[in-house]
Amino acid sequence: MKPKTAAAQVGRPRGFDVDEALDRALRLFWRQGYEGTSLSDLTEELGINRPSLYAAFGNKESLFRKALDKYVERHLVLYHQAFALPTARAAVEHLLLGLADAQTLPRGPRGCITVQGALVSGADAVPIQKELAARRAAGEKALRDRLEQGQREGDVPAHVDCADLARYFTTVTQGMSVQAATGASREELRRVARTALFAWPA
Amino acid sequence: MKPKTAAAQVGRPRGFDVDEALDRALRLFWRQGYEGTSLSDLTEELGINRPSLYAAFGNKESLFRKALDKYVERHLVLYHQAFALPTARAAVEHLLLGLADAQTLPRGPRGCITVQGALVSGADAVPIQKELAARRAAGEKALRDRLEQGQREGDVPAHVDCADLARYFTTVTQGMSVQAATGASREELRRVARTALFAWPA
DNA sequence: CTACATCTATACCAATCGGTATACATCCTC
DNA sequence: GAGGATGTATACCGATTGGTATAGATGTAG
Repeated sequence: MKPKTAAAQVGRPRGFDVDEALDRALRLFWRQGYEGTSLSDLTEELGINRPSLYAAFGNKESLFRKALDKYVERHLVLYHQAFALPTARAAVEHLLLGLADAQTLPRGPRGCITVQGALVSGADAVPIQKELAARRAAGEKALRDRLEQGQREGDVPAHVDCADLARYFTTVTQGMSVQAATGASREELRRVARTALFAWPA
Repeated sequence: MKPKTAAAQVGRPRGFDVDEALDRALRLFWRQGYEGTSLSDLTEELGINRPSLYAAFGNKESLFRKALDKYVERHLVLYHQAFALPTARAAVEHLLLGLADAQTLPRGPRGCITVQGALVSGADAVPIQKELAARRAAGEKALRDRLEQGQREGDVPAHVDCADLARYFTTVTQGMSVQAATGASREELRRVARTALFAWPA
């Protein structure tokens, strides 16, 4: 077995780091949304020209999806950390505070790209719009599963509707994304998260 | 003083209802966002052609602002209703449930246009983006004022930070707007609102 | 009916959109 | 070094963007 990528050893080597370029694309889409980011924006920000971009990532939509994958993959760590905590309540607390931090990174765009990316759009971006909606729904579903686990384990009251509770906390995190875009600070977002936790069922 | 518009009685009369056209524009911007709505979308939806649109409303940005004004004006009714209730708690409950309804109108776009319109954007739409952020902030400020009134009147505990509480409930309503875009039903949004109210300070 | 003011319709504008053909540069294999 | 594979750079593509000039249609005022 060859050391790294066995193929692609023939021909002129790529003049840029694909992973770093994808990171830059992610941040641009995150900050300006899918429709608000043009190919010219991208090539300028990535420091490469159009044909290189298309050869490496396919078209704009495909590039966005790759960047989104990277974003989601990073957030999975937080979700796994949170859901591994002993109680559902602790999981939600960890998740909300962690998201407050993630949405106010010092040198990162504000909010969550699944909200900012394309909440609504013209006809062209409908596939992206739906993709993001599906990702948001997946996050809500994962939280619901963890709440139901807590219910089975007895740390969530039996009378609670876990779908409703998951939707509530998901709504708060999504609202935090809007607040981040409006300019709310990390500490303000964390206070929102803590206030939201007061609604935890008795 | 002349009865109504003294001018504009000379020349060919306008062939469309300005107010109805503005309504249609509002719904389109609401559904597709500012950047996602093109002039061709608008002229097709309004049933008028470009020069008529420009003569009546100015450019795209100006049209959006006029539509936004109309939207906000309508929502003021709900805010006034809510804030006139005897307690701050009742005001918030009325507001949240009212917004749940407003964001799931049977034949209307989902969510709130101040969130869907342009949460993020490319460089062109930055003025609109800021305008919408300012409107959201204004709504939060109005709620904060009502909470502080409640505090003075004794129905909100003295230890409560009204700015924090207003930010929390505003965050919930904004999250509801994202949920509406994701496909949440009116009843689901109302349950979110009621769950959020459990965080009301003791 | 004439004169004039306003609105409407078509056709157009430069700029930008996402995407690509073509030519050239740069690397590895032999 | 020669051959071939790959990446990069420029320049371009048709379509669409927001916005407008121009000419014709339709009304009121006199």
